[in-house]
Amino acid sequence: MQELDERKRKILNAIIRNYLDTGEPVGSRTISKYSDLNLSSATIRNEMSDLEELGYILQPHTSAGRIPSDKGYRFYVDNLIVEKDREVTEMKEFMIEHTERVEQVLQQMAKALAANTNYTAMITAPSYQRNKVKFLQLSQVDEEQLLAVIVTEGNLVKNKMISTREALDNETLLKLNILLNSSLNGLSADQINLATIARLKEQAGIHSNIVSDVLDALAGAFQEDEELEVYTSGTTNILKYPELSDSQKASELLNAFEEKKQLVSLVNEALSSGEQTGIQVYIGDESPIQNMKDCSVVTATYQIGEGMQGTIGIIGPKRMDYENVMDNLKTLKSQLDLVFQKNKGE
Amino acid sequence: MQELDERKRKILNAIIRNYLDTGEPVGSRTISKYSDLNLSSATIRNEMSDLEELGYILQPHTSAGRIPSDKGYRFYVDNLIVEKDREVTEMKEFMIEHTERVEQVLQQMAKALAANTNYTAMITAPSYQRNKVKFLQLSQVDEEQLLAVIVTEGNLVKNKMISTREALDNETLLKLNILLNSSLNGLSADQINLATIARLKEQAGIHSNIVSDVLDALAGAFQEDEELEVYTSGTTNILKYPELSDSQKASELLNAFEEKKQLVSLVNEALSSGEQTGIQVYIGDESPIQNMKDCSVVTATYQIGEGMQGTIGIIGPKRMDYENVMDNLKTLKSQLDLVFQKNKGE
DNA sequence: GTTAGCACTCTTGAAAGCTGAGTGCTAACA
DNA sequence: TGTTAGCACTCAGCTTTCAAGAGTGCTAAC
Repeated sequence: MQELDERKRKILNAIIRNYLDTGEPVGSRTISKYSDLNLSSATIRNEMSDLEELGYILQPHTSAGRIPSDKGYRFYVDNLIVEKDREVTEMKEFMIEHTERVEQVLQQMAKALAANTNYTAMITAPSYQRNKVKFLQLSQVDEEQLLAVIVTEGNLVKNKMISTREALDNETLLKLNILLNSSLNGLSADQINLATIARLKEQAGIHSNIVSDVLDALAGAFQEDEELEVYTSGTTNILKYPELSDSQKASELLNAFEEKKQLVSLVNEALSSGEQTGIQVYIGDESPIQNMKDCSVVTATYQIGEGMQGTIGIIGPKRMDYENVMDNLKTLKSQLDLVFQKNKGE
Repeated sequence: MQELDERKRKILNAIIRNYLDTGEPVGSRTISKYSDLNLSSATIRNEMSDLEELGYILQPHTSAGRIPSDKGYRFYVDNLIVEKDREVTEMKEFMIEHTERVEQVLQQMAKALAANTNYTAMITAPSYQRNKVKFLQLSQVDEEQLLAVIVTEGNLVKNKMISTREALDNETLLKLNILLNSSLNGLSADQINLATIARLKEQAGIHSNIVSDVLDALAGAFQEDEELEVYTSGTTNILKYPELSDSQKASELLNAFEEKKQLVSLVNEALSSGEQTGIQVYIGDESPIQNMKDCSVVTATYQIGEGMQGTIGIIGPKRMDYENVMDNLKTLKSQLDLVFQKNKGE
């Protein structure tokens, strides 16, 4: 049995769509004229009264129109949006030649997304944790400094300086390089366990302390960035929506965007949520970030084979254009998959 | 001869200090009570009338108190601030152990600065342009990809992937590495001219196209980032100051912060301005960025020997606490000098 | 079940009035 | 001649009032 009959659904749909457009409470008369139901405003009023009782819409104050409640939005997102199977288009012009520079691609993407939707876009670099090491090299930069360079499957490059007590001779360096490469190649960060490390150290002999340093550096390189690598764009777009732009809320939100750490919880939530291929919608209080209780957040997860994945998110007012946003995310997601696929070098 | 006698200076000083505190126009009566001049409000009024005529202060509207004009601020900054010779203190707690990760140090610094001052802080990575190449290495990552790693004097590391048609054998690679290192070592980006390039290519023989690629990559690496490497923090602090927080202005400013490109002109201005060791103050219209005509910007330039330098900036309302800001910048500047000095490896 | 009509409520914006802070001017004072 | 007291005047900003408009709920008729 359905809680809402056909007519109620139509009316709810009309209310929400109208509210998405205008941001103003919508009255019975508007619906009566706007929709194709051919009902008088009085009838609509009765239905609206029912819908309110059921919790789908609410009145900001007596004798104002109605606005959708969180439950209303939820119903809309789940049931009323027509899935468009839009082909991958647009945004192609934003695709970049220099796919080597991951940060730039991502920043660019975020920008395009923000511009396209008029909301705030965020996008995280693919998680390195599960990414596999493909190439590793130690070089003597000067007397007291080694440089470790690590290249992973997706052609992501990390580097780290290591201070040493004294310079190593060429031969030792070569040996270490071979050792490291042969031992670590193909492993992901969370696959490098104590056993591997012990074996590695043993083989390194008197240079085991250097191996230690390298591993530390490696762990550090993988981890340190994890926090920072969130790209945002269009943060100021929220100022365009009166319901978010009062000093108090705007400030909190913008802060959350600046302190990218806060966004990480969003990402984690998205990554851990069951349906990994799909698109996640958080309405109001559903969001894992408290500051965003007046917003809606839509996230998508993109993948680069082998469990390496990142998150794209759009943050906007609750009355965001969910259809458009979800569409955009979907196409971007597939594009990202493509880019990294191609880049993966086959 | 001085335009302002002692008493006028004192009064102007009192007006400005008061206004910095409150942000409200300040009246004659306030000054009469507040200052140690022991003059009646009427006398102050006469003096204020003079000061207004001279252009140091102005009335937002008849029968409001006076506020400082840009000229007033300028006079204040140039003449009325007492230079404190504060020793390098505070902020030390913010100094970081992992000095290898430049971005993090800078980001951290910006954060500390913003927190300390309650304004917006920006800080740029040292300019790579004049930085000298110290170490350079090509590695074969897989069949079709070379990785170029470049380390500069300040131990800043850049890397770039280069696609090749086919893999190079070890010997060739070694030769190329030696060639590149011996040719480019000690040169800064703007010292690598056509002659150098021609010579290099000649020596590379049949692999001249790879040299081309490397040089392109090198130029790219130096340049591409130039745009991005501006770190900001406390952008939302501007919302704390009513004179900047109305939707229109706030939006423009925040945009400027997000589009870090705009900030580059600020940096360039600061770098090119004559007095390189000192601190630069731009009041209102003096700022090179149009959007910031309602703000003041204070910048400092830090150096890492050999002409390599970066910029720190604070952006706030015109009524910012110049003394505190300049102080902060001064200490930070010296700290940065220290950090990079130490890191330079001697 | 649907519609028309009506009384009622409540936001919003404009207009009007009041208040307080601050000024400029004049006249008295040292 | 410089300083002060006093007074009338101005004006931003707050508060109050008022009218208009939008929307609702209810009742009665279709």
